[in-house]
Amino acid sequence: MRYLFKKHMIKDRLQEIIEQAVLTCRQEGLLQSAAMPAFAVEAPRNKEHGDFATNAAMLLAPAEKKSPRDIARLLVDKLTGNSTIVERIEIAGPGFINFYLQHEAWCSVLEELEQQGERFGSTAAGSGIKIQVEFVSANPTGPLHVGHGRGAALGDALANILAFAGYEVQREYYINNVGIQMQNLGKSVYLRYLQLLKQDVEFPDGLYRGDYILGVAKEVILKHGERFVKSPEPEALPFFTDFAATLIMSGIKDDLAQFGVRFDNWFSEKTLFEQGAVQRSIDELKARDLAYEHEGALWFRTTRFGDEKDRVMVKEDGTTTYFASDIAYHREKFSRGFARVIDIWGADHHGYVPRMTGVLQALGIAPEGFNVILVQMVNLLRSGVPVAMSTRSGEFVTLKEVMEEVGKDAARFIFLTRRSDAQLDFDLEVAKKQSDENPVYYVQYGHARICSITSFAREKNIPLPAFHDINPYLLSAAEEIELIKKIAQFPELVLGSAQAFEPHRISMYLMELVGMFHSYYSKHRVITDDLNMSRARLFLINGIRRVLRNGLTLLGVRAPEKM
RNA sequence: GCGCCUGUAGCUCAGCAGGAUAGAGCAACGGCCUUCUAAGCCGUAGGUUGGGGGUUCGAGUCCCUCCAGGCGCGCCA
Repeated sequence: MRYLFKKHMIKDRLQEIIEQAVLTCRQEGLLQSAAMPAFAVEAPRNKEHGDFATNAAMLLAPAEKKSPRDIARLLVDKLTGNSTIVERIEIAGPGFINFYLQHEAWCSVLEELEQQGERFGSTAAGSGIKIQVEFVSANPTGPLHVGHGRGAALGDALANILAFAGYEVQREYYINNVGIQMQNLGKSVYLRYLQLLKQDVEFPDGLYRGDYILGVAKEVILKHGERFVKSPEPEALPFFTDFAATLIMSGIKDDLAQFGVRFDNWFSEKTLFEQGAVQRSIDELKARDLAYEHEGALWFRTTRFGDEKDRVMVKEDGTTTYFASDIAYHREKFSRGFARVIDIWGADHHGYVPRMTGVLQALGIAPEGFNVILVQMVNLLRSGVPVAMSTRSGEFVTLKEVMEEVGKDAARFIFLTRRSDAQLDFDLEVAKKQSDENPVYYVQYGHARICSITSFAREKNIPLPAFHDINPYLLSAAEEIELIKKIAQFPELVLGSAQAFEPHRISMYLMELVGMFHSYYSKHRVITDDLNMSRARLFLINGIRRVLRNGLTLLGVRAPEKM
């Protein structure tokens, strides 16, 4: 268990040493200010600036009324000789303190990597914290499209990453199987059914016109024949609604499974009504004078909690709104004991955020516990020409079609290489045409390449060595040290990605790491006549492979052994 | 009109809760396979970070303002 934290050791130790130096200076009267500045210890972008750098002196400067460089000199005085891993310390630029580490400090990373294997990169940061990620949650009124795919990839990867960072994660899909849209769905299928059986009926506007509706209707005929032709409409509709929702939902589940997305819980909106949860929420709000009647409807005073206007929960006709269900649903979620609940929504729902945070405030839930990630639109293009998408008109490209056309891995990687709050252009032709140079293949190729070298070595009677079988000091080429440093960054990268809810950091990192590997590969031969060197390098590149594989797994992308 | 998101190389995007000389990949140009995978590597070129103010030792990053694009502002879901 202890080694779980060991990987942060270098950075954490520097942090401690610096704090200690500040305290010592203070005791000796060299520094006056009382507060410890929130200084950073980070790997500088430019490697000439050392392995780690801190801005501590610059942050102390204003309070001390001294120049940052003068303060840096004071600190460095107390820092030197205080650590075995530091080779030298320099003051640079406006007052940065740069640390240059001994080669030895990095070798321990390779040992940890071996010990942790597929757990390398994980931390215990979220240990004991229950967190829920609710995503996709598309209405079962039609198949998933690319926009849902983006949310699916994001939610799935985020859940993986959070779990890797130690959180106890539940993945949930909320099924909106109640309401007028469901009735429209049933009616759409019913009318198509009648049309297929040569009945002369109108198909009014506002219903679902997609081809998949026809497919559902055919399925009804297949399973139940013509028996509904003669039933009166009000009797037939509930059956059609239910049948369609079930069939479409199972299609959604299939698509998600094919996309590599898994859920722990499928939460049905209907159960909120069956168990009276919606009514209970409404009653509670009424009792607390947070609800009032106006023009025949029942309103929630969301304006009390920062919303721009109050919102209707029960309509004039007596039916409840989607919002009413959501109140009950989120109340229910938090009652399950999650410290944090993350909702991933399409950005077109952003107007909904203030009223939901208002609801949670009204329910006495701390706002930090509720996080909405808004996923911006996907502009689907084909050779630069927008592809129209609308569920009702039936003109859209489904997630399934995209997967079949460009592949699961490429699609996921494209979604996960961008921040979620920026719109995304997804050009089908580009994603396909560039398949040879697509970043996902660049990363996967690196992984396959390492596998190939490893099996080549095995043929030469050099099995994959263990850490204690190699001499890590042989890995002293500049590229090798850079690679080891890059590997060492992985755990904190995962943690940062988890805490910022930003899976794309993983993709970016993997591209950088694999780029360094490809470059290394063409400069240095791994398997040579020098057995010890071959072993050391073989160990190193397999460490890279391990990180690539762990990272790709978090993203839900395959790490192939051959390409 | 109000609100949210975005604006970085010709194109698609990064830039790690302000840090040092803004980076990749495509596209362009020039090189590299008789030895471990050329889906690769090396090099060249490409930028007033949408414009303008401000905050400070320091701004692509924070604040204000203007411009442009997207989305949202129903007793819809």
